[in-house]
Amino acid sequence: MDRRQRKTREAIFSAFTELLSKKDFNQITVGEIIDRADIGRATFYSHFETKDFLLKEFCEELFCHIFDTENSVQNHHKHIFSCDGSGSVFLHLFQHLQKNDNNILALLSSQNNELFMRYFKSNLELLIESHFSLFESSKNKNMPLSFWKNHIISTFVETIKWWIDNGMKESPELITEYFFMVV
Amino acid sequence: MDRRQRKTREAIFSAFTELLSKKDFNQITVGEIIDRADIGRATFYSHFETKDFLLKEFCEELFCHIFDTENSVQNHHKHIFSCDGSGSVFLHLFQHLQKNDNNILALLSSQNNELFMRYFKSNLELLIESHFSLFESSKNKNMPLSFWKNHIISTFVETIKWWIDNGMKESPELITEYFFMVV
DNA sequence: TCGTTACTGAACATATTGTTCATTAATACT
DNA sequence: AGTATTAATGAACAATATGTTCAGTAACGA
Repeated sequence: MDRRQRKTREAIFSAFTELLSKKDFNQITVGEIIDRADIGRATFYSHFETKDFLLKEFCEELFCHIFDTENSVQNHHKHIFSCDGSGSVFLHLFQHLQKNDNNILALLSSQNNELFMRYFKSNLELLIESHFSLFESSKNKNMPLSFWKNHIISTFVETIKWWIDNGMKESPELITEYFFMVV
Repeated sequence: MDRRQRKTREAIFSAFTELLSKKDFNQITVGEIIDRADIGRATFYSHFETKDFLLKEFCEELFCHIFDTENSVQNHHKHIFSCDGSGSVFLHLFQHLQKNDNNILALLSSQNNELFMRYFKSNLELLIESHFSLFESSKNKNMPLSFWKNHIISTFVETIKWWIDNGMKESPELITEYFFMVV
């Protein structure tokens, strides 16, 4: 990839992230993005068909980053099958979120975007599906699997939202406890 | 209220409902609303400051309708304290939704709007709070009340969404069962 | 060095928003 | 029934946002 392209793309993503932390996606204009990224209007449109495509690609890169490291073999062994009894993929995700790389909290907080949520949930589903035992809970006996899956994912997302909206005062460990109390 | 005002307001609400069942709130323009409602542009703005205020008032009227009848004294006695064992406020809501008065399903389905969701959840909270016993569950002992409340409401909303997205093939009774299995 | 590719910036058509105002028509009140 | 009030109209308006076009310039890779 041409260095110029890369730089432009990064400038756009960076400007977009900053703006997302300040206001809702729908309130953000292309004009604001290119001003902040300091690029020409035509340049923006040569990279992204519309603002929605920008969000789409932004989500893809972001989740690729988060869920790939999360799902990699090392982390798999280190966190999911850890023997201290409290380790779990959920705890690890809560810990990751607390760091707030990439301003992901702004996107996850309840103000924000539906498309983003869909991406987040579908990535979460892929991640959780690789730990199939979760879906073989006794609770699963008398209800459709998709209902049960949806329930776990939604509860996880809502737990995150509650955590954020309440100032993230609790430790990731405590949040994980709360999560497992209701799931 | 002047009959002309009432008619205009109804025409706007009706056009808005039709459009909401076809596309996302953000995609709807004032132009489309006034075309479909067959009113002048200035008329629209004399009724609603912006499109967002329209949504706000629309939600208020809609939820007032649903939750008021739900929470009225008669229904209170009839459904919540019914003695057949299966009756509950949740079942009644699922039944109400199945009828799809006011195209509420389009609004609740996962495509749609955040503001709407906030209204729905906050009304739900008020309704559920009046049945305080729900919040005195044994599950509540070791976690914040607000977390528990949020969990019940979110699970209810996600159950509805799952139901809609899966074609509403299940009966309200069965959905209520699923709901109580995970809550 | 040279051919290719990306960025520029300015201009452009189009669409949407929200306002204004003089005119017309329906309504409420007595 | 007559009158004062209130609402709707539609056309025009400025302001803002979108997405496109294109010729010129600069950076890139080989």
